[in-house]
Amino acid sequence: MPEKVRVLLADDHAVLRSGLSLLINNQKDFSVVGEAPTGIATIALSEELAPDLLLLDINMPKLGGLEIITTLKQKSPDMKILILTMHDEPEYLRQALKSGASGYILKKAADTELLSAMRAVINGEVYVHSAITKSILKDMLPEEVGDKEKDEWEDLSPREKQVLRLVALGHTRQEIAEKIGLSSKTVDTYRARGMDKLGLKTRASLVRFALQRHLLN
Amino acid sequence: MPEKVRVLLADDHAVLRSGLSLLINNQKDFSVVGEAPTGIATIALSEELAPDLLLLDINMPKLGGLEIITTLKQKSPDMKILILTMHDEPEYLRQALKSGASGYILKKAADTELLSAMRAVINGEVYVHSAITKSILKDMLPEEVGDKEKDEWEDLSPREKQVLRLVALGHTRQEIAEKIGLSSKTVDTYRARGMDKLGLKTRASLVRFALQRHLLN
DNA sequence: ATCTTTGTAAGGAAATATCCTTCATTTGTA
DNA sequence: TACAAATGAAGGATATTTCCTTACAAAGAT
Repeated sequence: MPEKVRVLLADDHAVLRSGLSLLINNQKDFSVVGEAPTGIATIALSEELAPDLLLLDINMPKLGGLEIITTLKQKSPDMKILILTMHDEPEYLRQALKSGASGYILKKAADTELLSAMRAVINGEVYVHSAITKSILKDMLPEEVGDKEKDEWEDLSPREKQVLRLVALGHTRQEIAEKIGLSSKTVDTYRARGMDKLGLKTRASLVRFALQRHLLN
Repeated sequence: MPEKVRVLLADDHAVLRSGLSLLINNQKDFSVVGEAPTGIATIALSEELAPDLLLLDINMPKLGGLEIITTLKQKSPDMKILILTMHDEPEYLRQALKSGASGYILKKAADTELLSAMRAVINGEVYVHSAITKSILKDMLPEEVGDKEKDEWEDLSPREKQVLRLVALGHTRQEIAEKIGLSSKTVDTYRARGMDKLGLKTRASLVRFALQRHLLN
């Protein structure tokens, strides 16, 4: 049989490490080669043991997870990193992947899920727990969130929407006037009315508003 | 046994409809109650047959898919809609979900996947094909795409990046000056230098640039 | 039948932004 | 060491935007 995948566990909870260790060593294709309780230990052991896969909890004391990933990837670029965490916030995911992690799975996941995530990552795939995928998708779903505020936008007249969108995209009143074939004074008016309806005072706050609602693009 | 889930197939390819029909009728929990080759037929049959689930291809001639979803959801709000399409572009996904679809699966998916997507949607979940989930995630991954042009941005000095980003977010030079603690004249300078390096002349083109590269947020 | 919203447009003062140039340090690099 | 790039800043003329107000016709709502 081929050599087993060498795994390093990094988590500050000893109990969890033991449990995972048992689970993983029980597989025919994995073996735990080390355990690290802190960020510093994780970096040290990664270099010492050169594991194929690191199971990393990003809530360890000292040198919190996110910055650590960058460091680890620099020192051990071939080691795959699978984040194992309680946080199902898309922002963590984003940053983790951006920093170089190859997978992101939640602690509430089932054993079998963890194992298939580990296998996926080892095979060069990017694995993301479905629960968090869903929370990313949520941005795309109707209703669910942001009702009263979405209505605010829908309360605008077509012209107001059109003009505000162009303003948010960085166009000047004159560019807009040309683009939609009206006087720039008229553009002024729509802009002012729209901003007023939305309760916004600055262009920056309008841009924030538009980005949140995916009105650009 | 409970009643079967009543399915309406909407796709302009007769062959595909036949194939799907066979596959679906072969399941113990589904039965195809109708087939529609056009958007108009889809609307008519949805009202007439009141199916539980609509399998919809968004490339049908006449009344193309996306607008049709809104109409369907208005007339038959309880009917679930699963989009079945060739297009794995995130933008289609976004619009489809926004319009009221409950799922999005690609034609290249395996039979079993289609069926589990159908079951998920019927159970009130939102199903999205993993291939397209990946292409959404791609935005979050490092490197991969956009090399030569990303370099353009990376050629900027830190200050230039910082200022241009804030400009793209709609801030005025003065807001920026305060925010980063420099004179607004200095902000002017960085803005001008940065724009010059990127070969951009207008704020709108800067915003376009930034949006494409996901520099905002 | 009246009130509100929408579309369109303008005047004019005050605030801002833009453009182009120049300059002095500091730091990195050939 | 010398040259290039980055940082920080300013002057000043001109161009634009912003703000506030006013106006009027058509459409929709009450």
